[in-house]
Amino acid sequence: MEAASASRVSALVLDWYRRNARVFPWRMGPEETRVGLRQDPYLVWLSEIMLQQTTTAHAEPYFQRFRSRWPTVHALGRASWEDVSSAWAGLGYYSRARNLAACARIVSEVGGFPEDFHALRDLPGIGPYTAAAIAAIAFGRRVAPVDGNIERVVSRLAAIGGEPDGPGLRLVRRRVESAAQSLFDNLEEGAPSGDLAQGLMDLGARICSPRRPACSVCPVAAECVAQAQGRPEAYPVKAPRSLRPNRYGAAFVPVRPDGAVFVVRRPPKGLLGGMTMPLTTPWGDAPFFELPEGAPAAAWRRMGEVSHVFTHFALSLQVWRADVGQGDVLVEEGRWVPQEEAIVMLPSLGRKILRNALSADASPKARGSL
DNA sequence: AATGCGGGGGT
DNA sequence: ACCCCAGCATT
Repeated sequence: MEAASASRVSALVLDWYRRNARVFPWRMGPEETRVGLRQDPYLVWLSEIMLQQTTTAHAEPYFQRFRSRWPTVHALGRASWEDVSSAWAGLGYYSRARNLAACARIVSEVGGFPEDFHALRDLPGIGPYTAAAIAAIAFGRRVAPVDGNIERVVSRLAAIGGEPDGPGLRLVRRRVESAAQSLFDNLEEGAPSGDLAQGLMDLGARICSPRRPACSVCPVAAECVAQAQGRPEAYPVKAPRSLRPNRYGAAFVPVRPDGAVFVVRRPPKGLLGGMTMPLTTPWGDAPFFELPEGAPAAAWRRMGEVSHVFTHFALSLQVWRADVGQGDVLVEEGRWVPQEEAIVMLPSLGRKILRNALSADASPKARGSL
């Protein structure tokens, strides 16, 4: 983007943001940044990790709980994986929780967050976007954090990637990043970099939306090439999406007379890595109806079926329950947990399984076919 | 450069 | 049914 245009856009977005900023618990308002205040890097980091591919509404209650339970990076650095994974359960992308804990330990050890983009980028769970966001918002560095919002805003402003038979996605992405960076390079002297970043994100979230952008009320519509073309929704260009296959499996929920349920810890990497879950079979490509091989010896009753959609496949699980004796041992690795504790520490799929297994009316009728 | 990785809400 | 969301790590 040309310097003159970039300079106008930066100023307009900043002005718009000062009157229209969204309010979030992790954010410092524009009236505060105006007098030179900056948000706590720990809270910026914590929120940015939670917000990776996650809506603000979904992340917000998690952020509040983490902040009150672990007010500093040092407190979080001392937390057990048991506690962190339980607090993260339901938020998804659980490698984030593992990296969060690892990053907190490192940062606590060295005494605080580095202020440099590259040093931030080298920490676990912090990629180019998050490093730039922390550098800009917490430390005032003039580096562009190109998230989905800013990619959309900038690609429309400069009409990058719209031409049919144009450059590949890789090059398009580089052009978008370059244009975004030019907005920060041409930001007025002394203006808060973090406010420009958050202003561009708010603009993308509230005005420059994916489907029906509200160009009539957009503060930078006059600078927007896509708007001039009359087809803002044509940007940004997206890679074609692959289809989502169905997979099938079974889950086993042993229940003790005292009401405790049996759960296991999943392997540290991969799907739901490191999370507590009910026992399940591996999943396969075809549905089945009988009790699968590998179920621990017990009097299993088939309850219902739960469905869950992951990023790259859809899963449906038959749920089996067995009411076992108080002293029975099922498999070596695993433990008994009271139902009400289990339900909060499990990821969403685990909660669905548990709810189904424990539902009062799960009975013969729930044994329907697939 | 492609793939794996959650979950929920909007349309 | 499809889209998208303050993306990152691994291959």
